[in-house]
Amino acid sequence: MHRLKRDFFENPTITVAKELLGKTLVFNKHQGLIIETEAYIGENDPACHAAKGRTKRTEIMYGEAGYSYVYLIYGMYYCLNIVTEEKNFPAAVLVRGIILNHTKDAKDINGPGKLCKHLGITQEHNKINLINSNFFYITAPKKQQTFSYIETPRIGIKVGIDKLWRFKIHSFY
DNA sequence: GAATAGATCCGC
DNA sequence: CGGATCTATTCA
Repeated sequence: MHRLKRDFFENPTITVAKELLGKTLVFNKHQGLIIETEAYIGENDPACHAAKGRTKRTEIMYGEAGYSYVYLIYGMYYCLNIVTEEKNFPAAVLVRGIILNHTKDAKDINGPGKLCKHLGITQEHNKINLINSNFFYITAPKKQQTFSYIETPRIGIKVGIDKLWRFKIHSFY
């Protein structure tokens, strides 16, 4: 296993979203294999939080790649994103689903709200540098399992549904 | 200050 | 399909 570095996240967001599939998310004592992601790209993406420009909330998306972006949605659920691309270009990948593998029985978690709840991710974990943090980062296995994935419109949004920017592992070979 | 919509989930 | 529940943003 080796930790993903800044340059991994500096690539185009769609590339990063696809490449994150099959990687391992590490948070405290939890480890999960990422199986589902979504891309939110720039001010021209109407579904992106940064679509209306730079605000206090979206500022992190304009920052350097490899930082976490955590926000509260619908008053109840946190969503975990990872900032991508170069500085001053607002983009991020939403992590929607993982397979927990820290327990003996692998457990699927589908949905960003449930994911954060299970891992214990909250507002406190916003703007964390995943490149340096010693408890919150992404790793890649030396030999990654091969799999097929599907592309679909993003979930839960009313705009930008013409874009197939959701990526999900379909099956392992 | 008030109104509103929102990258969700669960139960009916 | 609607309710829970709160915050960022917009409008007055």
